[in-house]
Amino acid sequence: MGGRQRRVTSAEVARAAGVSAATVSYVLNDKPGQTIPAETRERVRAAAARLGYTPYAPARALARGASDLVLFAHREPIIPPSYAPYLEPLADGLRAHGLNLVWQLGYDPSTAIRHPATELAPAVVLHLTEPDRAEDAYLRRFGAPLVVALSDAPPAERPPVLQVRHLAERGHRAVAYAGTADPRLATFDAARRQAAAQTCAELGMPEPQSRAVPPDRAAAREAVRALLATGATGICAYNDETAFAVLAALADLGVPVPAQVAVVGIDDHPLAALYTPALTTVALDDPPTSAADLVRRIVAASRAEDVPPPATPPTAHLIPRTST
Amino acid sequence: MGGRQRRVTSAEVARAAGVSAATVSYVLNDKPGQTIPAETRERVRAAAARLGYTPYAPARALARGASDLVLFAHREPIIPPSYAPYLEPLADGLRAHGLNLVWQLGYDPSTAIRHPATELAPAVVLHLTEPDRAEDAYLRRFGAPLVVALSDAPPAERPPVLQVRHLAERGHRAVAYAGTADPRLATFDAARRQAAAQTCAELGMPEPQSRAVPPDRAAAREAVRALLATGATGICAYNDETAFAVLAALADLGVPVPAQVAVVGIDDHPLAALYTPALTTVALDDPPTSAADLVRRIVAASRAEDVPPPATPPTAHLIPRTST
DNA sequence: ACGCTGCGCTTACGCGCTTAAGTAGAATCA
DNA sequence: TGATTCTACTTAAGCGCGTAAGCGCAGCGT
Repeated sequence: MGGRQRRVTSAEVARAAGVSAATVSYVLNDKPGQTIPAETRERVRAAAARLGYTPYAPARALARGASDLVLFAHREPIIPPSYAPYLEPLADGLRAHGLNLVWQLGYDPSTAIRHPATELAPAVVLHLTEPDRAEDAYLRRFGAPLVVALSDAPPAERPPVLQVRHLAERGHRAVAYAGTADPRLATFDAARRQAAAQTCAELGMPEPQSRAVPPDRAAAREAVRALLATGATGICAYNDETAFAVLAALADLGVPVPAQVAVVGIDDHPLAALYTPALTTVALDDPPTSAADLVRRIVAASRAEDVPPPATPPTAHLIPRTST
Repeated sequence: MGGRQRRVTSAEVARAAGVSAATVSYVLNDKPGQTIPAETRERVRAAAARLGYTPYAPARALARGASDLVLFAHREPIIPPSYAPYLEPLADGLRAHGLNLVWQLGYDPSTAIRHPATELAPAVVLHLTEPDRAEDAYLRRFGAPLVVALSDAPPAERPPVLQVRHLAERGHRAVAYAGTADPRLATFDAARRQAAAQTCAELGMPEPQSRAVPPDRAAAREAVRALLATGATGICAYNDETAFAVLAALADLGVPVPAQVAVVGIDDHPLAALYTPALTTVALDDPPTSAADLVRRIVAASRAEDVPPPATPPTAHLIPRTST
């Protein structure tokens, strides 16, 4: 553990292989337009391997004028578990284009702006959502194009449609909306609430009442009690985590699920099937495709090309379980 | 969105301030041992601010021979939620020492080793657990000292003690251990299982039977059924997520909790209190202290000093809820 | 025999920054 | 007054790499 290694430079590899540093660079980067016989290439590669040579990132970036880093900046210290399936395809896809995904988690734009991650010169900065003022100022400091993963009008507007339709099919005539209490998700929350309301209108159902349901058992109980007082028999939750709070509240209130009230979440959280009752939820489809689209946009940005808008948002499907 | 910025260099700042690039460097880095009057300093700083100058990381790293990056490499694409409270103090503490925390998530040592994150030259590489062979080979490629956040004998060995004692206090005379089915957690799983077994022995209870309980409802049912067949009335789970699977299985088997069987988890997962029944769990204490210790070790490593061993592991306390 | 082309390299420069080693001028001291 | 010390800077040399330009040589055509 520990102990800084002495750097092996390309000059040492060159000496070992009996060529110049330029040749080493040409060989190891497979530069097109160079005529270097296989025998020499082999010699260089062998020397590099033998000495354990790894190009020194800063020097390479300095010479090239561009790095191969993609920085995913995220305000929360952890990543929402529902994004996990997107991340591996994203990292793999970027690697296929010679880009490396790196994260900055839990950044606070207000304090971090005075101490930017100066030793990082990403080719592209990635942000999950459209940044606000302070975030934008911070993210710009990296001096790289900014790519927003989720579009302004998030695909999130479709899942509520499926939630409401599903409840209607099950015979519910009055649904309520359980929103998230997290202010950072306010825009998404509003979009989903409105999508649910619109679908109710289309189906000739009364406008859904809504309440924020915090992830706290006692507070959730009050919020859900208020929701039920409106006569709702079906509850659409902002996401599965909110739905868990709703289910906890219903259990505390002694309301049988789904006999008396039905609950639908969004996300297909890993624990959704393990909850009792198992949570009916809406899963977003086709993460690999979305990841591929994101990769495409990031690669374009890294080449200073125009960043295309996100491709058609992923579709969603409902997973019926026992909570409805 | 998009559009690569033209870099503002220190030379431009120098020209604008009417000094040389060296002076700019001295001023902006507050180099001790330089005699530069306040007036000149002001001029330089003003010019830098006006032009929006940010030092170009690779050039700085190249000149200095060291970067200010700490790379936290993690095999999973997401960070266990229970570590969230550690992360902000960690990042803040490092920043106070001029170090920047950056993550590489979901790395696969077997494939990534062929494409290391070459544009990254961290001062220190951080890994949550003691790396295995492949991981170690990969992590070494960064050419930086490696710091392991969790010690070989993880603090994880204490929580099971609390689990078993709690169950014993509640009158349970036969407990079982529900392990994780995740092979990557095998070493932790073994440590916890053994700690539980030892505590049982100390309390004069029979050795706990154990089974891996996967996060799949049907499979969990079979595993838990087997566990119950041994006559156990209390179940210690590897962590809360495993405990959720156990609770789901018990619900499916129609076994009342806690009337007939009690369950204890570890981690105080955000959803532990929202599950029905609310999950009794063991929470690790004192994350800020641990983070401070980790910061100390990382800073030492970045200075190529010897890395001190982790300080005394955090202690834990039990949070009684309704599942016991 | 002479120029020409293509091969297989090498030389040399620059990327933006830090920093050791100056240096010109003013202030201080013997 | 000349020698010395400070002040307030500047000059210049890299850090390790990529890459444009160049160069000697062999082979070819005429």
